[in-house]
Amino acid sequence: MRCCSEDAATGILAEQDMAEKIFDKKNLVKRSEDFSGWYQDVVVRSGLADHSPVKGCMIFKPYSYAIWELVQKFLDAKIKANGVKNAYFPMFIPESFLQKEKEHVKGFAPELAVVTIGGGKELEEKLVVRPTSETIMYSMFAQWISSWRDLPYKVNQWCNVVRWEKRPRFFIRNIEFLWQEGHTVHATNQEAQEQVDWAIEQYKDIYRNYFAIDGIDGRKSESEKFPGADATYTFETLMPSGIALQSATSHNLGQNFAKSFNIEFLDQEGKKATPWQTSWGLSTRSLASLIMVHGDDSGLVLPPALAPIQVVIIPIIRGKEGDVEVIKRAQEIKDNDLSDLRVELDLREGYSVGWKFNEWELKGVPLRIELGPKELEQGKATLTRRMDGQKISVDLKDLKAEAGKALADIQKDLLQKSRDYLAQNTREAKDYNEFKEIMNGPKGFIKAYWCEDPECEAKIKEETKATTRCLPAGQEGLPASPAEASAKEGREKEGKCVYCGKPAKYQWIFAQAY
RNA sequence: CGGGGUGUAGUGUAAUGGUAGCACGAGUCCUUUGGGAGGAUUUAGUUCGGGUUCAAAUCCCGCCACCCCGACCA
Repeated sequence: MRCCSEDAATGILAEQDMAEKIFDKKNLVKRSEDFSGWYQDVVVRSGLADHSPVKGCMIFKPYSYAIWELVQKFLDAKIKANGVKNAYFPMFIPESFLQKEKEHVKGFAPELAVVTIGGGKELEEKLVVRPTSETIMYSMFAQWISSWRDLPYKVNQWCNVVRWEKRPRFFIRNIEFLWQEGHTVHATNQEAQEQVDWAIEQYKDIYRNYFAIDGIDGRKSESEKFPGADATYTFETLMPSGIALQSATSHNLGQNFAKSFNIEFLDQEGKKATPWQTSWGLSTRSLASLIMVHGDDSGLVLPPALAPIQVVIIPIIRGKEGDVEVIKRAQEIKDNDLSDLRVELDLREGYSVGWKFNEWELKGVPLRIELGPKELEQGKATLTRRMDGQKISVDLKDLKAEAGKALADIQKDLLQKSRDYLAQNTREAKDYNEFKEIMNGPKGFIKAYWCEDPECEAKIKEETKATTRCLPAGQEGLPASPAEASAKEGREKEGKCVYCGKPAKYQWIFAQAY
């Protein structure tokens, strides 16, 4: 049975007061006061990750790796369902390979790690540690693809890549990170574009339905696109700091790499043709948005779909007769009623109940079940939602259904919360003054007309820190999602560039980016 | 990579040139356990490398790491 709304409301209030009091003891940096400090603190304190002895590298402790494994599980299924096969290519790439695509090498040269010595001997050709695998893969594609019958060719790999970033930040920017990179080769540009769109759709689905985070997808500007691509598509999410995070990308590589790497095939008419390529990726950076978007002053708040522990059962043990019964019952609940869920039963002795509550809150477990002698007498258990502290008293016989329902509700409510935040923090700037006011104030996403002159883009960045995030999908006849549909509504056919006042075709999304 | 800052026990802090201290944590034992329990007891530290000085956590130089700002970036 669900609490009536009044009780639920006071319950939430009481819970918040409690969180305030406990906060000092926890000594966690306050999210509301110092967002960046909170982020670093919560990542370490919740057991997600730690610094490594090597600057710029981070350690994914089991708790964050478990989340990544869940992301892998769900995304990998989607990738395979599309006919993409997993493979693994070497992490070392001959330096000359990167030189082959002019834009590509220009984009990645400053952040490469290079191996010059192997087996104690100076190497004849230096080896680059992959920053991304286009070049090594495509050198092989050139050998493997010769006929239209070989197309489309689709592979994906889950791996690590290295980019020598100067300013590391947990999950957001590390010199080594984990990701999946999908690479496909097609006979036509249209087919390649369909693959590019497909990838973005998968990422949107993963973010919305698993991460419970909404965002805006669209096309990158010329200056923001992937080096070597014809066009880059992105899914951009907004952090509570009002700063955007590029959360996944999908590139239409055109024929640029195919030409550089001599990938050719004979078409159905027996003529030599150059294929069209795509690449697309989602990295462990995604965990940063998961932490930032949902967390609060008490720690992490994980959505059920990606929580390594979905339910924690805390038996109230008092060192008296009756404990045995409580523990026995709690174990039964874990093994039988909730056997389909990821459940932790906290039987540790020597920790008070309050201590356990706080620890599991810090770790962001979505649902807590309290089971004590009082409840057991009445045949009930208390469920508590991490996201808002709402308590639900349920009959033990209904526990399986109620826990499942509560988790589904939490997943849904978190996404709604993210949607509301996105809607409230996507603002339209009619002129440059408005634009600057927003950037000096709440930040967030700004919709504004832009003439697509890179100079205006650069000036805006220089003066406000805001960069173009994307041209939202839907404006160029691409599939529209709810967020973009609302962006599209009320849009006049044309406008004037927010910076220079010249005619502008589209409203772009601007924001400061991580 | 440029500018600024920080670095003392596992963590947080004190000691401004003169005895390295406190709290939390961790270990052991006892009593507790419905929102971070109490007692007893044990434990551990000046980032690293140079220099100045009778004497350095403290002053100087350098390395490394971390944080903030900038450029770069998934």
